[in-house]
Amino acid sequence: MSAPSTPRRSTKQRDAVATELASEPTFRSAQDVHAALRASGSPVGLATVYRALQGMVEDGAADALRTGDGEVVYRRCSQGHHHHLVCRECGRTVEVEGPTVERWATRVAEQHGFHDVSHTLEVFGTCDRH
Amino acid sequence: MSAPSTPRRSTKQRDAVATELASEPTFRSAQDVHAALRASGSPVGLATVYRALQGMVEDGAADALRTGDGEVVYRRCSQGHHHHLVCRECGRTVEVEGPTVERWATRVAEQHGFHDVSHTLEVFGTCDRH
DNA sequence: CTGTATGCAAACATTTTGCATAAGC
DNA sequence: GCTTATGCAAAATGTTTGCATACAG
Repeated sequence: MSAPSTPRRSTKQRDAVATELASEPTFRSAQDVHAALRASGSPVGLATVYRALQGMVEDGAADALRTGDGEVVYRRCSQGHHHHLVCRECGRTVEVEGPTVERWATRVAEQHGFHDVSHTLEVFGTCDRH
Repeated sequence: MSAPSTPRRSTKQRDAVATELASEPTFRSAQDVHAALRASGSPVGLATVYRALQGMVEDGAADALRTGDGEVVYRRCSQGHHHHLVCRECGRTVEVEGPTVERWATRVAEQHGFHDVSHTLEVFGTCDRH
């Protein structure tokens, strides 16, 4: 179910995207990553950046989430289930775990007769540099 | 800060949108609401539906959230802070409160030096009719 | 060599906006 | 009557796709 059905092929562009994404600990849009790559002399196509990022998400190498404006932003991510604490000023992101929340979500859902429970949770705030 | 800077004017179209939204306890896209209104004989413009729904969100009369495909879906909502338990089969929605989660989010955020904390949380599952 | 990956531009879907007209108060 | 709301169509936005070519294995 989570095995890459398409065995990725390693290319200059994919590496560039992966490296660029790893270089910043914040969530960034595909367009941002594309611009950064261009700026640093890698003439990668925008569509390629989108495809590379989607591939990374499928492989669990990156996390995607949608901003309030409907942009999808990506971040290199550790494996496993976790949530994000994102600074709304600078975009700095901290990965957090919430066993409490996991349990709460499951329990509440089951009380209402729901099964196969999953959830999305993002915490926003202003970090201490602001 | 949350006072409507633009004092809404009551019109046939806004009422129609509000009524239509209230008629179903599930999240629906602006396009769905628009189609439903057309079907029931209210020739409302799509842009008007968007504007009406946005107004309702501003006034706290509706809740908006983004689907996985990047569509914004709306639902008539009770006031106050709460979360949603959404059936991924039929879209049925239950409003839930989570004091536990609120506390957890605030605490974790503060531990990392964040303030002015807010969060988004949606729980998905399959309800007992499926 | 065979088959993915890339790049470009065109296609797409959703949402927003400009402007003339209609309607609320 | 003054001002906000509506409707239409056009523009904007962010993302995806078709197809010919380049490159990895």
